[in-house]
Amino acid sequence: MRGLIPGHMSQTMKIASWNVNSIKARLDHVKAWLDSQKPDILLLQELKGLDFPYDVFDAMGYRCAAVTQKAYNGVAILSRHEIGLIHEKLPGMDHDEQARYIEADINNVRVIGIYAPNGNPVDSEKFPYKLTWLEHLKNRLAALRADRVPVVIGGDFNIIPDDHDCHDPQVWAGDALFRPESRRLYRAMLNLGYSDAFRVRTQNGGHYTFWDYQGGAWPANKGIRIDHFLLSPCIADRLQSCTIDKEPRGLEKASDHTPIIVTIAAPAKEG
DNA sequence: ATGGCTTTATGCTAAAGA
Repeated sequence: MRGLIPGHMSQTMKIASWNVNSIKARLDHVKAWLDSQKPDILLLQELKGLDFPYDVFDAMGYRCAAVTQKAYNGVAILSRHEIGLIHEKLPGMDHDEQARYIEADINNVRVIGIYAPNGNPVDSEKFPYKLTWLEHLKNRLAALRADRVPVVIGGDFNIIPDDHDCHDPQVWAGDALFRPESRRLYRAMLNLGYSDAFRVRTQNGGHYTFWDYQGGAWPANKGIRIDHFLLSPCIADRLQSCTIDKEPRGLEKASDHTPIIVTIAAPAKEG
């Protein structure tokens, strides 16, 4: 056999996602986490401001693409590989002013980072906005499937997929994150052929990515699983692991979310 | 629970989050 293709192409890709609840407030946590985990790609959500510290991450060897707005929302991609930006708005919602979507080609994989709308309270305009946004996301994922694009989509979906993905379904009944309409759209995305990477590797419940600041939710482990990675079939075949790193949630001045990490094996050699 | 924290914005309070 000829020599391996040089560089990262021949190696596992480690991709993480983290809702940091303000990149400004969490910059030291993110830097320390990058130093210890050394992901190839990190998707960030809830940047919560116009400014993005491109120079800080550049000095650490990460290229950056960020979609920001004043005070709210905001998503970014950090990558050790070149980032080929494809979209900064969710297709079909091009006039939406909220910074919730970023799509790029990285290392021959289509990488999408999302911060889906919360949707509460459900009797406000925020809930139909959430469902409309998710409907457009489903349409985008359907189009990428039709084109057989290898996709890794990660981020804060703001959806609790199943009863055992929260500490107490009765507490969350009626919440926008748990409403049947939201969960139905999540299932519809899976039914396009995408895999919930964490669920593929871990079938039992009680694994969470978010714990509320209030009410002692973290020490009581009253959490919910709302940050996800979905993988298109060819990528799912290469899935090596999907884990939740709870450690950052226990730090002082922590985000209320903690990172989720997937590792994807190199594509099979041809010939 | 009628949100008990946390963050942003230019602030002495509101809005949003999940």
